[in-house]
Amino acid sequence: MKEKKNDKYSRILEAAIKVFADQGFFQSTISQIAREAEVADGTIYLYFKNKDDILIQFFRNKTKQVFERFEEAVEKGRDAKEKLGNLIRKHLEEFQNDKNMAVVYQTETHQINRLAEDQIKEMSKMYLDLISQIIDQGQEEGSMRKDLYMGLVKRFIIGSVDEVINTWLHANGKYDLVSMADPLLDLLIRGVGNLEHKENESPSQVRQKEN
Amino acid sequence: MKEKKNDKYSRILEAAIKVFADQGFFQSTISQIAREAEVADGTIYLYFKNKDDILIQFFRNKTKQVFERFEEAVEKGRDAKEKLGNLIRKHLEEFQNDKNMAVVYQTETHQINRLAEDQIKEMSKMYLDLISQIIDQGQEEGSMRKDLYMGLVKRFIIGSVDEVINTWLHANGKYDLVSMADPLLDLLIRGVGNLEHKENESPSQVRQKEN
DNA sequence: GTTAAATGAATGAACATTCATTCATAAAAA
DNA sequence: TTTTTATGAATGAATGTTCATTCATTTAAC
Repeated sequence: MKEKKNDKYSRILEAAIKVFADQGFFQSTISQIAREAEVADGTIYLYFKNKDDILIQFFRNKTKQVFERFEEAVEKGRDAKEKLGNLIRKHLEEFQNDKNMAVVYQTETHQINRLAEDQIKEMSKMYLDLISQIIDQGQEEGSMRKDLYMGLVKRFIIGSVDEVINTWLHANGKYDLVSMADPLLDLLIRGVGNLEHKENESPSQVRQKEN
Repeated sequence: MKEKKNDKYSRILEAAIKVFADQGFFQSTISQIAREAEVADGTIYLYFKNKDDILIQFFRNKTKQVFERFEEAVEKGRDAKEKLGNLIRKHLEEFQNDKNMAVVYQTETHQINRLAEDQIKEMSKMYLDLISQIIDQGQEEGSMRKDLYMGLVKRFIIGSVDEVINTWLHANGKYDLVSMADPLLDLLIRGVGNLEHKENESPSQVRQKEN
């Protein structure tokens, strides 16, 4: 009984996510979702208050679960670098394994007036706290710079992970997303700069090239 | 005569951007835009084919102009680091100076089925090419690492700039966005890692903590 | 047989777009 | 110069369509 009820709830939610991913939330209709879930239009209102509520439930249940798995992944790392790597790898993994979720997540979180504002804020805080912890540990270990502005570091990390996912989505998921994890981690840790380079050598070197 | 015509076109476009920024594209109505622009509903159709066309014109005219100014800013830098700094600073500057544009831009570019797909792709390419050039120059100068995967470096840079802007927008533009440019540039060049740190010291340090 | 779940046609509100009409200005005629 | 005619920008009420949501009825479960 409860099983079956839950089954229909999930079926509708999954169908909605697929339709939202394909068409965008506002262009999706209840009829389309009902057809995709193979239920009648009215049935949807037995499980969800209204259309907005479907999106809110998506963030409250589905996405939040995914984010909780990020915590587990981080815990398995020993030093800060390993933890950051685990976080990024898990993030890419989960999003690669559920492309519809990834599309809806990326789209809706980048809106300004977000329907699921509270849920999104909560998840965002979860993620930001994970990063804080990791950076703190890295600084204690000595593996990470002490002169970091934490607020910015968080954006720096989230932003680049997000963009890697977006690019993959816009390429229709045609390559392996998870393989980006290690090169990205390397960039985050070491940056694009060359250590051996001394600031004031460059202008003359450039001039040499012109000869 | 032509002045006046152009004036009304701009007035409608600006009004639309404001309404889109406040409510999102699909929740905005022609009537709201007309009211904001102080014209009749029908007048809008003398200047734009339909609602979608307003968004397309926004990207075709307004946003594209902004991106062209990025090129000028980059040219003014001498070495690669200066150029990357100029790009980021200009980007933050322009978006800070036109918050409505920033909101619409950030929102629409993160959609999957984008109404202004062609325009967005064109701008994206412009930006990516700028970054390529800068990195190439940095590698020639010796100021940037040679072992960089260019496709990823682009995401790394765009993504973190984007996220810094998004965070600022979600904080209602309550602080100075441009002041983020230099710290962000530093992170992109040097990363979060500590140079002095030797990889294999850390595990024992961590274990010590457990005692 | 009673209760709960599911259905899908019906409802009505919202909204993009159209178009007949107005009106200020410009060109032509006097 | 004054009067008449033509133009086309601007208007906003009317239209037609698209949905979200409801609810009377049917079907299934126990």
